[in-house]
Amino acid sequence: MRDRREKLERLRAAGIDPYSRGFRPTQTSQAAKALLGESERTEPVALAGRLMVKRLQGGVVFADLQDGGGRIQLMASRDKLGEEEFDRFADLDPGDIIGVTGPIFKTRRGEITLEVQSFQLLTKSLRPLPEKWHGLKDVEIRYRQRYVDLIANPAVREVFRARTKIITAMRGLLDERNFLDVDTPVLQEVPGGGHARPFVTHHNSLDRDLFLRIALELHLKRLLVGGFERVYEIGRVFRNEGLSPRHNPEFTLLECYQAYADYDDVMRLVEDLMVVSAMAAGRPLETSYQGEAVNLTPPFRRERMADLVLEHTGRHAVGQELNDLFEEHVEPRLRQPTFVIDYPVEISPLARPREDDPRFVERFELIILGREYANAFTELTDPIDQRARFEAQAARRAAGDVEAHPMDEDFLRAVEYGLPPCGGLGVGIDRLVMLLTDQPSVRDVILFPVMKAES
RNA sequence: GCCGGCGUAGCUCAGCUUGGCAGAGCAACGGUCUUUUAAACCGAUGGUCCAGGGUUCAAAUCCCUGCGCCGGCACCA
Repeated sequence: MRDRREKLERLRAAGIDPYSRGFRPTQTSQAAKALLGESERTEPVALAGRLMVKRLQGGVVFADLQDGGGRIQLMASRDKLGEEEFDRFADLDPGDIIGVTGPIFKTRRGEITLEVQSFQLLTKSLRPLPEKWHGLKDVEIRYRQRYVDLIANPAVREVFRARTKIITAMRGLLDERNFLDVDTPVLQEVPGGGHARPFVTHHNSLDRDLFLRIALELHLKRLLVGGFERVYEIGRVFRNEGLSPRHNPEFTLLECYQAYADYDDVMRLVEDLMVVSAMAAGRPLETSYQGEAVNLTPPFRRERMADLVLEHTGRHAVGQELNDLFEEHVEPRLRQPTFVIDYPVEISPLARPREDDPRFVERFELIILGREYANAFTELTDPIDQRARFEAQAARRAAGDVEAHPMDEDFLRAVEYGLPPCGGLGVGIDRLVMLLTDQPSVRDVILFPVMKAES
């Protein structure tokens, strides 16, 4: 660093602006490489990017330029550039951002290369890059200083490109089916729609505590009351819980609600979403995650929770006990995509009861490799029942369950105006991206994961 | 929150078992080399061994405490 600071001052003294501007690349490195085709040499092109490695060979310097799309080799020779410019090029450091102009050709070894006719230092880098051969492995630096990770490990960029493609594909499918993409409040008076502890914050001029949302559900359903028949939101939610390879306190949730649909319709929607997501990520449906084979080809298996628990434990159970048995004995063993249907009403305060057996609700979760990827139900539309459910939750809260669903009078008022029959869905985007990009930790699919204060 | 592992140069890592001058490769620095590309050659550099305390003639190494990272448990998606 000290060396580079001195170099910076030398450059300034020589009249060179180490943070210059005005250079316009004419294309990306990828496009420039494609330009060559079968010809020997192209017209000069202008490229800009970060200098990665430098190989000096006497009167010739080879270097790799990395831009948003990839890398291309540069070659600068003393003969072509002249003594002064050549020395100045050779003096560049890995990490510097430069603009270069020159024709594309192929070296003796067959590497497509830009022959530097002129170049401009755009941004001087003061910090050394991680080593070129071993790269950057220290996960603490990779997560805390993602910018370095993205420079040093181009494969990481592909994970995040895939993430965006997956989200774009999901939006595309929902848009195509006339779902309206909406924004609902992040700061809420009543953090409902899920089973989790919220973050608390404070509004100064209102002098009132507010909560960061833990789910999107209650506001989206209010919009169905308002007459939007299909809505969705892909947004950040916040849950005040521990960290793990599968948990980040803020994560991205897709929720969508469709009037006049039920959970069978939603299962088909989930299958379609999985297919377009896998395609967007460039994964075949018969794929694998961390070495374990997974077949994402619909239709997915559908099983009642009570049947699965009976099959795996030999026990007939209902209510909380059924769910506990399911989570302990069944869920880890469900490896291929499975819709687990018909959850106990006690743990589903927002879902519609089955008409043939009101101890259960029309709810499903999609389980793959023992993990939950989607949670959905036919929504409860009866305001009297909804109030009773909230009151049951309030009783649990009074008994010490801090995650029990809070009473939400405004939501009840909305449902009293009339919520159309509907199906709703929630999908944890981060975990889906983990699956489809084969990443082991949620931190590998969140650009800036939550970390403790740097020591 | 609990349990376990880890923390050494800018990066990747040895050294710790069994205490005895702080090590290697790459990067950076000086020089050589005009088509190289898994790291050319020669030379000289480079350290709060995570932090603090303790044991000892002597601590990167042994002990204690704290911080951070990773994994597991708990909580949850």
